[in-house]
Amino acid sequence: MAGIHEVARLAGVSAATVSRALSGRGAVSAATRERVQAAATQLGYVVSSSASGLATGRTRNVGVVIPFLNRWFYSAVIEGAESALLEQGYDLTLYNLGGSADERRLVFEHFLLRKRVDAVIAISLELTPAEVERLIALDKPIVGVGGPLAGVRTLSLDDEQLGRIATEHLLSLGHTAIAHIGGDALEMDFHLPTHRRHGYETAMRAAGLDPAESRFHAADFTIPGGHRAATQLLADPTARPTAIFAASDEMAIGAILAARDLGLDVPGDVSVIGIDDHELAGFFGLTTIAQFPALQGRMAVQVLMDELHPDPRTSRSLNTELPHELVVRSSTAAPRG
Amino acid sequence: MAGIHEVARLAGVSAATVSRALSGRGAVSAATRERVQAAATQLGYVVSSSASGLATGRTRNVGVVIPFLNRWFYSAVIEGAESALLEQGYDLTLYNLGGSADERRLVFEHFLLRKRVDAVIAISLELTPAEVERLIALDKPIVGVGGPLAGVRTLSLDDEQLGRIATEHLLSLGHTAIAHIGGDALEMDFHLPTHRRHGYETAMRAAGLDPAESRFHAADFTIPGGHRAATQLLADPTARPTAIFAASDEMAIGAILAARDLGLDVPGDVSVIGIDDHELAGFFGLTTIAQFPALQGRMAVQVLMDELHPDPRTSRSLNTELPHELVVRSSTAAPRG
DNA sequence: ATGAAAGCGCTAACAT
DNA sequence: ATGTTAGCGCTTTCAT
Repeated sequence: MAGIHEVARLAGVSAATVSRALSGRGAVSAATRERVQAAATQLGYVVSSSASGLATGRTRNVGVVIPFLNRWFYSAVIEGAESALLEQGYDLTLYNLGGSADERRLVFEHFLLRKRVDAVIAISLELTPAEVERLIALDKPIVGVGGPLAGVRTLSLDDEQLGRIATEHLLSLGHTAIAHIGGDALEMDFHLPTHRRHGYETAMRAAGLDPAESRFHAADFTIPGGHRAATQLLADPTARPTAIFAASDEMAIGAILAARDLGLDVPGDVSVIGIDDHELAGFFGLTTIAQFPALQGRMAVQVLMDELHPDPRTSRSLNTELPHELVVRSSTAAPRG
Repeated sequence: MAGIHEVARLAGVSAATVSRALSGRGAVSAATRERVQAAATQLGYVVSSSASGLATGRTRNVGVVIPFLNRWFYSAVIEGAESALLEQGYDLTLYNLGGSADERRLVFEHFLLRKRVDAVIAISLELTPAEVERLIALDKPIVGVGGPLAGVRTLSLDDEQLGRIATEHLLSLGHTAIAHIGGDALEMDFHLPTHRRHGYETAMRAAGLDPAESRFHAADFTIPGGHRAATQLLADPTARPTAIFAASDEMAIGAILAARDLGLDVPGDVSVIGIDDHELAGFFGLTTIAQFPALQGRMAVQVLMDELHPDPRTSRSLNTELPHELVVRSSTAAPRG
């Protein structure tokens, strides 16, 4: 556990010069820099984050706040963010809001305030006004991914457009009896499911079709939830839709399994489309709209780095549109007959 | 961003007293403590982790090192650890080794060394000797979950026993043609799959049965991998096993889906048992051996806290056995007459 | 280009 | 029980 002074002694310079040589800040001759670097390597010296953080006010650590961890989407975003942060020399400290309300309060009133992080990435969060206030009071860069955070830079999908694209894909195949499995607006964060549903309804109406209430079913974004919802939608043979648009791939997979359980062929009897490009989408042959969560994590870090080390030449729009892509596999086809 | 001195002034005491009152270390009269706490709350004061860390050498932060993030098991362990750490006032900084070899090297040679963490939890890691050395050189408590980390406190399952229990469950139902889907020893960390396979073989031999090579198939612990392996095992009707023991639930689910694709009934034609109690196990009616990953995360934190604040009365065994539990659902039954 | 010295905000030993 | 004081290890003026 060598300190800066030992490196200085070994390199025959002062601690100040070691600091400059290693951080790249301040002028150091090439020869000195090399000697210092050699000494640091030899001693296995790594700067203490506490000492450096205290002296500079910068910690080289980013807080990532998420509503759950145990969902494919969130871990993929974190994976992308972690890897991008590592490249920039930053650590990632994780705050999971999935626990009790008490835990949640503590995160905002204590953990995020102790100057451990230089910035925070908030993923898919619906924050209370008090929480937003806390974040703003931090006076640190914040970027929101997928959430409608007022006044901070965000990355988001146009969820209404996604709903439209998915529905239009089914319409273009000739489907007219199209059902939708959406989210329970009360359960999910911010109105993402609502937006997707609006997109579905808009596309239906534009095609002269009625997005009937009976063709909608809410679920919880999981495979079992999608299975239950699809079973309801498909159970009545006289009113069976020929296609289902599910607001997430997990629900869409549940729908595929439900169809199979009912003896229906996908896509022969019923087409299914989801949103996500979940890691299992390929396995189930699921047509979907990919949303690249790992890339979202990387992009969030990029925006953050831009806030942390502003480049005056860069334009900095408040919201960045995230990419998506229709991926057609084998779960959608023209309706029979 | 109030500092300790402002709190001291408002409470009419010295900074040292504020520190004592807020940290609980050192004697402070009840009245003073209350005044200090009120002042701190009023000013929204939270101790700076850098300053406190520099002064004490303790950061109240734990590093968690994992091989991947994007798997159900790991995110569940992290979730448990995060919540337990939060309760103890600790942050969790995440190091994902899933990226490039370069990233991995950086984690051990740079990130973990900068004194940002008081301790590390290593989950399911097979470390190189050099990496272990780095960890030891940190001179900080380390606890390993599920990995064979020499010289550090670990939590582990008896994987051979798990393999035996799963196989014995199938044997007790009357199965004799039992296949096994295990891991690829080269791909997976430490010989967990090998241990489970040994347990299977031991149980088979104890029942006077031959665990034939043709009844084994390696896979990658995923649903698609299990599907492929099971398809191979079940495809030949003349040599079809009546039961499959998969070393993970995801592979077991793949096997159930493969059986369905082949027109086989589960458990009528083939019984399937896994290990994990994956979140989807209930949905698929999968019989399994539960291993409670979130609890594992919590237990790891408990062991760590015991290392950080040793209680002389506690016995401290080097390895703690993790709990498991056979959960019988509908994917296993006696073989057809 | 380099060194000396002050100070980042807190804690802990010592003194009272 | 509380205050005073000396660091913790680094960075950053300010000199030279």
